[in-house]
Amino acid sequence: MPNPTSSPILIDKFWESVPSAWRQTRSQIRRIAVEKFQMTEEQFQVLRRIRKGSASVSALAEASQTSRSAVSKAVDALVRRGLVTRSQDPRDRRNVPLALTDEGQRVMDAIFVEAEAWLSARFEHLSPEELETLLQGMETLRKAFSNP
Amino acid sequence: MPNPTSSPILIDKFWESVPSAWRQTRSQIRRIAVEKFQMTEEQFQVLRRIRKGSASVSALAEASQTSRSAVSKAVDALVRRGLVTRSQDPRDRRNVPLALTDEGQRVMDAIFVEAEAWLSARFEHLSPEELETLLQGMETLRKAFSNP
DNA sequence: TATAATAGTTTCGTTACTCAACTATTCTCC
DNA sequence: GGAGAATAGTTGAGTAACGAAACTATTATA
Repeated sequence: MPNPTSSPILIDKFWESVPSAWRQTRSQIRRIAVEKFQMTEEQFQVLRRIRKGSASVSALAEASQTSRSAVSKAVDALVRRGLVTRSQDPRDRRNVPLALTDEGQRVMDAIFVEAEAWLSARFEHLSPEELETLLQGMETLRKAFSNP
Repeated sequence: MPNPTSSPILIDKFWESVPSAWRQTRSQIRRIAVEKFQMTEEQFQVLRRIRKGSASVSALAEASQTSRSAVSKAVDALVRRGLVTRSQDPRDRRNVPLALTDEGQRVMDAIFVEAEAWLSARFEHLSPEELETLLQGMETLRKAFSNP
């Protein structure tokens, strides 16, 4: 059952929190990834997801809610830099399974430590209760925006 | 006091929720604002904030966590389209107070109805408890990312 | 009064996309 | 088995969304 009365407040909170949080984070990832590892934020996201197990252009696009062509280009750059490999699926040759190289793994670990440190700093002055609230809120946000 | 144990999970949830939610929303705003009102998402955000009371380039940049140059360009486009006016502050002529024109107000109302409807649709299959969780989580997110 | 700080703009460049068209493969169903 | 529909991925062209640095104009400060 819809809950119309809460929507305007909720929507306002959404506008006031999500875009700003994301802009700041992306900007920081750019600083780390671009300056230290000559990599764009989009490429970082692709690496991150491959490490988590997503292993095709379509799966990455679906997970990141972006277009296949954007992912394809990011993957291409990563392959050219030797961080990701494309292989073949003998069962369906349309599929192009992706995997991190050792170098890709190493770079990813290094970036992730820095990104995690920065995000942790955002969260470290929150109380345990607030951290719990945030955790649950983000899970609900994910649910609300996961396509059925 | 920092709470290091919860961080990796929290950070993972952040990555899985915020970027995707924001990309979907921005993409939708683009569809509405660009196709129906010939306006970019950035311009929409500027209009939205002016309507809420932010009335200078610097205030807008601060509120949106973006650069003054980006805001300046968006404002310029809105002024050229007759949706926003620049005026003068006789007390400090460096300030350029901004305001919506009647047309700007009208366009903003129209866009907002559509944007709100789309966001509401995302939220409408959540339970009242989940809506509350989400509201509190977003407030905490805002707090975590508001610069001290 | 020098100079520091602030508000805003402009220029130039890069990143982050999107859309449409394309190839290559596999599925479907008659 | 063959014609089309569907799927995976790529490519090209174009635009939106930024950011850094240099600039003007104005006001504060020492």
